[in-house]
Amino acid sequence: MLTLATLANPHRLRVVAVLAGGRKYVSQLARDMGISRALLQVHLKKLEAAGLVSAQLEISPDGKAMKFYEVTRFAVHLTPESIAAVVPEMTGTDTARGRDEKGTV
Amino acid sequence: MLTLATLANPHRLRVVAVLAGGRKYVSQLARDMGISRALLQVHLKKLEAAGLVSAQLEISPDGKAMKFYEVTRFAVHLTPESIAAVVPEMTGTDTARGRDEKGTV
DNA sequence: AGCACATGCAAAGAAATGTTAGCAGGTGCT
DNA sequence: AGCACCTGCTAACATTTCTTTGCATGTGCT
Repeated sequence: MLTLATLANPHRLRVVAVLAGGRKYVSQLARDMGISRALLQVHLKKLEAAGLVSAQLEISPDGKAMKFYEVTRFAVHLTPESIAAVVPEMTGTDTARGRDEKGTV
Repeated sequence: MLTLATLANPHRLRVVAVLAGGRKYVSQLARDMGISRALLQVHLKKLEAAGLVSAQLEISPDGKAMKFYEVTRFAVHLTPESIAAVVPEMTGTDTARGRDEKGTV
């Protein structure tokens, strides 16, 4: 769910696409994509929560704090069977709402 | 987008999982899943629009009209690369909003 | 001090999605 | 006729998701 819901958004899909070409810090990425930094930040947070990207905070030579993001090497295979295999597991107790099947489905 | 957004929903994921076990008609499926027929119908429509399921309207021996649904044999592979390959294509003109990358990404 | 650049967060409004309730139609059986 | 099934639709409401706006922090340079 988490992985799918996260990728089911044009902005986030683009972020992944751009980061696939190399790491970038958020302000830079925002300019490249032509969207506001605030908006990008929200999406980056979701991508990170889903484990699709990761970040490192670095200090540039001139002292600026810059947060670099890069894509995770994920691979999700979606087929009726793979879904059928995972869905039953997210039925009960605490697994019903808000789950992450990343790497499985 | 369409495929991902469609699968990014617990109900629809369950529908796919259940139908992976064989075709079913909607009232039956609704009972099996424990959700209202109206709700199921909406989700089935989206799944069908995304090409993930297909339907056949059949008349039972006793004259009842029954709509059977079955899953499509789809296979979507999600990786940073596959996404990077498709995203650029949905940038311009009419492709920006509401696209379907099924079978590609 | 004032400007340019970097990050981070949250409230509020806008838009998209999901869900329910209620209606319509049809067949066959008692 | 009345009941038990089947399908299909839509208007209204509820909820979630997205986006903007505005403010906070910090650094270095002129």
